[in-house]
Amino acid sequence: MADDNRRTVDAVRTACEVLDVLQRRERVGVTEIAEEVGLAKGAVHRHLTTLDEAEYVVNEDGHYRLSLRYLDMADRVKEMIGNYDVIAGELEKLAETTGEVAQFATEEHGWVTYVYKANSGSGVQTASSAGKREYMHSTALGKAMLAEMNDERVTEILDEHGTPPKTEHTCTDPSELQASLETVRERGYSLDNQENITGLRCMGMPLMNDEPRVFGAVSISGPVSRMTDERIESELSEALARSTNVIEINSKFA
Amino acid sequence: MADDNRRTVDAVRTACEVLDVLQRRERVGVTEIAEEVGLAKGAVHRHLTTLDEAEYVVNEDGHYRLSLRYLDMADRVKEMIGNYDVIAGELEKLAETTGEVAQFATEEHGWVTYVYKANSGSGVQTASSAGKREYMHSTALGKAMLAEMNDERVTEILDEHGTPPKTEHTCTDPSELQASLETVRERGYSLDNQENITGLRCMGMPLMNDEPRVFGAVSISGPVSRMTDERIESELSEALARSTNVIEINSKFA
DNA sequence: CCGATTCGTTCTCGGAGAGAGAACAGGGTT
DNA sequence: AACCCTGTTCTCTCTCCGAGAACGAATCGG
Repeated sequence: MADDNRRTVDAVRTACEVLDVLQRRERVGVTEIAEEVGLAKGAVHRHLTTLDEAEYVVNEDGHYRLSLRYLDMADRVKEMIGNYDVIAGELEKLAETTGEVAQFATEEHGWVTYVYKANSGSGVQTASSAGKREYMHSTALGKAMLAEMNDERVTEILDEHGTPPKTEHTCTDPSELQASLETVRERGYSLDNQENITGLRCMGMPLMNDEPRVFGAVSISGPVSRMTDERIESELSEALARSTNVIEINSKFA
Repeated sequence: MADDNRRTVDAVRTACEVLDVLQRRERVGVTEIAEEVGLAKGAVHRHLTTLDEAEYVVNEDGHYRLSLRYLDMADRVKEMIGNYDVIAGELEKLAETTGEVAQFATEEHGWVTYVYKANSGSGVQTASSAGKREYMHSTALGKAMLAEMNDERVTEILDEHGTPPKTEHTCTDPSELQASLETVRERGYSLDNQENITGLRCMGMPLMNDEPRVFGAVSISGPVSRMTDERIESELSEALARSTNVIEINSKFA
């Protein structure tokens, strides 16, 4: 805390921690928050009144909760993605033709950040995982993006968040992981063999803009039984390539 | 600014202003933000680095934007509403049977805050207005909720945000407005006769929990041509009453 | 190819304001 | 009625936030 507090605003940092608590627990009191962030009750109270006046939180007879303004903010964020509708449409098509789950994600702060999920069968987005974060080393989406980043950034990410074993198949060795990215580049897609969730096999492809820089990735995932090598190498890789291509062309990113 | 800066955290307030800018403009530079909030460039930079580390904003080669984390936060907020699915389902039904637009909103910080909008015809939520805010004095939803609040709170709200004329039909006189709320209470629903948007007529009903306290309102809106007095008094008020009833029963609010 | 401009980032320093902790106020409960 | 919880306010000291200037890296135009 003493190392780089001259480069950041301490009060803002704690305000963010307060918001973090409000995300986990809904309708929390001052005392509880104060305990959780390890601050004086009075100090937390000032933070909350400030956030209340700024309309980021709401005070309901003493207890606090996140404001509904975040619904609006989420819409703004979606608009920022630019070609959100193109991506959504393409993923739905992808999910329907393959009969598997198709997803789009971006890298943020060294995490795979899910943005859109299309389930086969229904056109509706079930159990919306938008905004959820996951490790990069254990997912096809993550490895697809890592493969297109420079080595420094890759190592930076890997040792910022570590490479914990999500399942018994997770590759936890950074250098081995690093090496496997070469294969991904040659082949054009990444694979996740039950490395993040047992029973789930997943393939991912990076999305590039004209810089060229990776701005996200698309994946197809399904149970190991259906995701055979043969199917991945022909049908699925072709479908995935076609979709990423459409998205890249319509991309106004950066 | 000097009056109550002892009750709020100044640094947090400015951080919120920075976030406000990021909502209006996407991908902004430090200098531009600094000008907009009227702060030194260096100071804004510190705020942004702090928000970046807290993962609330993202730094893309110098320029900043909101993080995708807000997508997740929006989901949390929806979960907090508790009976979101019940409300959504009921509104869709309401929209379908009446052929008009049905909406649900809550009061926050003295604003009508839209949460769910159901369009007739399609089951999809078009042009999602979730989280958007509107004046209370000029909308049926707002007046429905005001009618169930105590007088002090009503006057507080009315002179906090004022009662500007949104159209030529808007009632801009606080005491006149206050008086009209009595009619709303007797009748059971509020009316907006092109007071917020010209050509749009709207009726609203408050939602009460068992305290009893108002926790939101439901509205039906459509063009003046279709929203006749006769239809409002019979068909629509009945449909609305039935829907609010269902929502109130399934309400786990407070 | 190079000077000038403009950006983001870092530095330094003084004055303001954030946080610790105690005191206050109000509601429930025993 | 005395207690024990809340949330809220107060006071004071030492920290740390913000103004402003300086730095370094890009971009642009001649």
